[in-house]
Amino acid sequence: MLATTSSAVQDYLKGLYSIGEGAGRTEPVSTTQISSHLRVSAASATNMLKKLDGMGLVDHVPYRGVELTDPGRKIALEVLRHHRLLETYLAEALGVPWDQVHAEAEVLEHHLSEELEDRIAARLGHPTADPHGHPIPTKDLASPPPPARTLWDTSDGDTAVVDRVPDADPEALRYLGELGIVPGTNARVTRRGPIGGPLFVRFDPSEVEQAISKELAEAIWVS
Amino acid sequence: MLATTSSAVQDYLKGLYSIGEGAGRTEPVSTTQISSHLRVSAASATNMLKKLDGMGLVDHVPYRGVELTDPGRKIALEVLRHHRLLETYLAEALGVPWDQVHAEAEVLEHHLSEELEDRIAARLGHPTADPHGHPIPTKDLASPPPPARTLWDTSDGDTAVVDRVPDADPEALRYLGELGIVPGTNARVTRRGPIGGPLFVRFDPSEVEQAISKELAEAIWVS
DNA sequence: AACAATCTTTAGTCACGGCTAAACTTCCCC
DNA sequence: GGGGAAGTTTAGCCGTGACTAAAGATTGTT
Repeated sequence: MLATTSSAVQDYLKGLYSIGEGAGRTEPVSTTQISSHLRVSAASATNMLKKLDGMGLVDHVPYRGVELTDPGRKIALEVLRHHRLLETYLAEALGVPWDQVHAEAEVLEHHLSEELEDRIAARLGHPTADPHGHPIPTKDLASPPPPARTLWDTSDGDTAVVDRVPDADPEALRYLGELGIVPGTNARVTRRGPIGGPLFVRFDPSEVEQAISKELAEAIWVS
Repeated sequence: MLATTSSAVQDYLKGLYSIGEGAGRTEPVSTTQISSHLRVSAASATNMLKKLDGMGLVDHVPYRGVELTDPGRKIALEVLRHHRLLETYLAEALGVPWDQVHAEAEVLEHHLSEELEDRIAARLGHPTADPHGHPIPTKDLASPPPPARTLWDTSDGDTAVVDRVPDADPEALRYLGELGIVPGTNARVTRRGPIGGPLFVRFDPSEVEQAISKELAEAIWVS
């Protein structure tokens, strides 16, 4: 199934899942959204979406956006499973820093055999989340639970547990790492600056108040 | 350097090395040889060889064959280093059977970053040979020593140590594995059948005489 | 030395997945 | 309800690396 699809097809399906259902959305994804996510032109995206529709992997209604079909979602989840297993494996078995595992996994995910996937999962004890807190789809490729709310969506005074941090930006990850902000960290929101200003948060165990930009706060999922 | 070349280019360079210098040959490789090694048409090979010549990676003289240049050889050796490090890592760290590591490495070799290459080499203690006995090019990409002679080239009564077994054929590898024939095994050639007939060999520690076909004996290197 | 067999290259095609430029929808605002 | 901005698709192109068919070079044999 996966083996019969190209890297490009896998990237589109994974991207559609990640910015659609995977982010808790229900509406279709637009051509512009997927094209800018994958950093290709809108025309290229249209082309590929038409092709994916023909393959039965998405439903694409011209001018109206695109949604994954069941087969398309399975492939997206399998690629995501590869990606997150690899991130976890690279971090645990080879000591790759958590800000670098994403880039490595991004390439290798397309070339991991079923056999190796199974061996890696077993070696890790079948983990359920990657180093950034993102859920690893299970072998049966059921849809993992969507995230609840972002750090930005909290109210002043709230206490929350960090669930997931963004995985793709090494600089942000190094910053978070220095602050000790990893999945599982407790956070207390103290106050926020004016319009779009930074959020001030106290993270355990440190008692120091940290300023988190709106962009970053919107990319950190909490519960 | 490696990162700027496609998988196809890497496969041609690796193939040229493997069937040329790497097998102890000195003459140029012919178009037919590389095309059948890579299982592409001769016309496709001509095309690619012309392109590689233009890139300065090979010297291709029409109708006369092709040889690696220094830059081309470096790339070939880097791919080979990736391949053999991966084979070794998959076998040791993930327990992949020795008849399967080649196929996995064949794909992953093109997608291994410098960073991961270094981490894997360090984790393995900088090994000098893969599970099949093939030398792993060092980080500086110096040409490893060519093999000496094959099992077929021995005389009756000779004693030899198995150095390298062929890596690509799972069936042959499972057969050799059952017989306990791995790099380092001592072999005593007892006799051989008529014209192209099988070779009869006793391998330590077993005292049983085994029949080895000419094809297989020519693919086993000894010293 | 000429011919046939074999090897190699040239010519032309295809699928893939990008691109730009231009045309067409949709949507929002007046 | 008309017009313009934003979004989307169509048309046509490019590079990569395969392919087949046909033409050209080389080599061995007589």
